[in-house]
Amino acid sequence: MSLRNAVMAALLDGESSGYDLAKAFDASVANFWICTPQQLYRELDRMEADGLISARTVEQERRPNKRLFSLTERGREELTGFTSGPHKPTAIRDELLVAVLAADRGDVEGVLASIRERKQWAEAKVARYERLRAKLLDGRSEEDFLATAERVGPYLTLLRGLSFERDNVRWCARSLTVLERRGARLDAPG
Amino acid sequence: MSLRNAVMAALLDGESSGYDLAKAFDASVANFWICTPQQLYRELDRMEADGLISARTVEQERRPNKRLFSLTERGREELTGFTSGPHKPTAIRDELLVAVLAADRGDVEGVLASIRERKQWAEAKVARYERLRAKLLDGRSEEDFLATAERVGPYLTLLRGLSFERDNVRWCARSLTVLERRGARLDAPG
DNA sequence: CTCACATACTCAACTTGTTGACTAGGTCGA
DNA sequence: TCGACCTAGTCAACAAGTTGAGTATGTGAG
Repeated sequence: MSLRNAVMAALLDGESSGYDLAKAFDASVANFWICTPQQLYRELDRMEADGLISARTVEQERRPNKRLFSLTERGREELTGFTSGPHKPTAIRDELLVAVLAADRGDVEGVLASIRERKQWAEAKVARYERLRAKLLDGRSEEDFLATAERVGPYLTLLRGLSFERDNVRWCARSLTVLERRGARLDAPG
Repeated sequence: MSLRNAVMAALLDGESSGYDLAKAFDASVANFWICTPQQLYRELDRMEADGLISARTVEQERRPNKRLFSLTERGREELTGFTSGPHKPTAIRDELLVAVLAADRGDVEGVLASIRERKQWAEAKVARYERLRAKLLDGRSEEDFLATAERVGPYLTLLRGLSFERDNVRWCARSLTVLERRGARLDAPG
């Protein structure tokens, strides 16, 4: 049920269409919760049926109509209830790690290529999160921001996404070193 | 389909029963892929039907019979094919982060309690991974291990799990500081 | 003038993952 | 000898997540 809660958390910033939510998810919530647009639309329908959000249709010229969703009082209550916990711990669930686990008995070169690709991807993510962070801080020091901002939740979750990707970069680099050195030794043993 | 591949990777160590796999998953693969026993048994049945693994039933006295699964040649090929990639990147998917995102408009005390609990949980995980690491190294230095071990995949994935949980601990500590300080200020503003 | 891309969705089918209950004997401590 | 936990699973139902296609219009680049 956490997609529901993630959507409600995203709607704390104000009303939004499904389409915009999908993009917003991509830009901020995606640090820690990803979903496809289809999943979103389906969930939004259910949430409306459950009275957690309400929709108003906005007619547009030269564009398809859109439905703007906003949190209802019930939605706010549900969300507060959710924040009270408890929350199950999670683990990383990553195909690449499965591949690395099996690398010694698989296609080592292929795994190396995948790690290199992932490293680049993670570096791009880090850069992106850094930009988002700068945007949130908006010139203020972190200390200043934390003291004055209305909400710190989005900042804290951004930090988690940031350090996760930094960690990915470090681990990729380390694994590359280990697997490359090993490959070299296996090619020319002794 | 990654559960399949995770199972095959686990079977690289030799044949195992569903029950033992469930425990092994809990002990090592769980760093990066979790699943319930039910999911495992279902997947094992399908994999057998698909010819990726073969089973032999072992009759036991004083214990229920068990079925030992081992990789077939086809399974090995599939796994090697999988290691060649590509592998989709993942994001953290964590309820606690959803709660932190909404913390400012929710039950801050509840969120703080959840973070404290998570921190302890992550610290326990770190301790456990450290023990697993010491066991893998078995007295050797890391350098020595990486040079001589038959497989390094399990070690590299363990490192990833370890640094993930360390990162969790750090982030929890940081978030607690921020949210507690903030709570104190809101209680006694000015 | 065409082609790709953006807006703003809907529908359907499928695969994965979760939850809870059930079977049935064995072991171990208080 | 009672209750809790271990071994080694099975079955069913449901919730969540993925994939691919389809609809309809508008804008901007080459």
